[in-house]
Amino acid sequence: MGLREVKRERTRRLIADKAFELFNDNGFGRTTVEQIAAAAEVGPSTLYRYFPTKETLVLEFVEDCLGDAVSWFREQPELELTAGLQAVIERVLEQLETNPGRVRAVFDLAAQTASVSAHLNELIWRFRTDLADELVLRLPTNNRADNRAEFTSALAAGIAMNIIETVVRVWVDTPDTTDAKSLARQAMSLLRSGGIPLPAATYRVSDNSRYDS
Amino acid sequence: MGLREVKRERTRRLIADKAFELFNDNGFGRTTVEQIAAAAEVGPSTLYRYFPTKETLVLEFVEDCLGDAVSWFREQPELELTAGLQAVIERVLEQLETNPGRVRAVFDLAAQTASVSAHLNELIWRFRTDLADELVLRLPTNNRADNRAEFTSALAAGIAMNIIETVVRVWVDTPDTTDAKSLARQAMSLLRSGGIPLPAATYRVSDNSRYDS
DNA sequence: AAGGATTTTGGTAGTGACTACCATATGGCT
DNA sequence: AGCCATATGGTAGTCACTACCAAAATCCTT
Repeated sequence: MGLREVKRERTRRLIADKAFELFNDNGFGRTTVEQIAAAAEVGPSTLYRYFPTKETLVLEFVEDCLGDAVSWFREQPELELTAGLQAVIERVLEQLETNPGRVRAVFDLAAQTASVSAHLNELIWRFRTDLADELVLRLPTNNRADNRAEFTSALAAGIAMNIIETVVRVWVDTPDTTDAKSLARQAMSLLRSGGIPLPAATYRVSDNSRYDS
Repeated sequence: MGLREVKRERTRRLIADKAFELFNDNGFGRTTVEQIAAAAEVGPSTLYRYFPTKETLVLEFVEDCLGDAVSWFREQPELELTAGLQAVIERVLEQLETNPGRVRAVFDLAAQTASVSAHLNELIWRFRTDLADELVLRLPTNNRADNRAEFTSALAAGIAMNIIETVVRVWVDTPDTTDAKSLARQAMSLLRSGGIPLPAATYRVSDNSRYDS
């Protein structure tokens, strides 16, 4: 690795760190990118070359955690489905736990800034579709022409993402008393044992109380 | 209702319709709010009074569908949990089906414009938290001091939202051959019968023959 | 119908995120 | 040293969005 890439990583990290400082001190909305650029002692153009939007300054770490887990999963094609899903969930949680403070800050900013929340949800959605794309390859190809496999994969990926999200939201609120992975396993057990109320598949909703508007 | 409110509704709808026209013709990114305001023959200030962001021009219909379903659910406190979840899911789908073209257009725009996708995901997330808040009131209050009820509610609401989202994404792709509600019931059956691979709570490898279809 | 109170509107003047572009500076290589 | 590729900083501009104000439209009372 040459000097060039070293400097690139250094400035990238410098910018992100200064941004977090300013966001935490003054709030996301009351911090301008020019202030961040000035604090990191780079020009605004340079900042935009590293971080195309203001939100990516906040969310890059989470994005990397999710992306790493997906590409790791891609490299384990022999992994059985249920074990694979658990492994992905736990891998994401492990990655996030490498920097609890930043995760906490991200969720704090998301809670108070709509655009950050929106981009966070966007990341989560991308993770889910990527995971679903990978899952569908591991389902037995059905001989019928319908897209049952994609449907099943989407639901399964959604449940996995749902577990991650729910666990993380608990974890960021009580980081000291919560073990993310064991909480995730509780969620899995609850799901498998029927401890979560699922929508009823059998119709006959109470006396057909009309839904019209 | 006075003349004032009539005119208000008329201009609101006029603006939204003109916006959809322009978005579909020229794309979201290549349409400015001033163009929309000019097409609807109002000033830009007026447009911003009705729609605080450009994205709300696109997403208001979906937001209303989700919001209506939640407030309807809130008014049915006697509804049993599993039946209630099904009812909420089906109510959202019914609402969306009142305007399939617009739903399709929304998802098309979301697919090609990141900011629209982000705001859509934000709406979905709000729906899920609102639903979870309502579910927790219907769970038996546990005698323990932990937050098991909130945890369970979050997971259940996430699964419901997941079903809706997955069904809608299939439905908008093939609106003619898909019946949203029956597809949702298929999803519920799959979930209840173990047809969806769930993450394993233990690392024990299980048979995957159940996932054949 | 006439008046004033209230709401709605359109315009002005901004701020700030983000883009396209170009000249300059810097690290990598022969 | 000298050439090439890349990184940087600055300029000028677009556009979403805000704060604010004066004028128009609607309403409500007498």
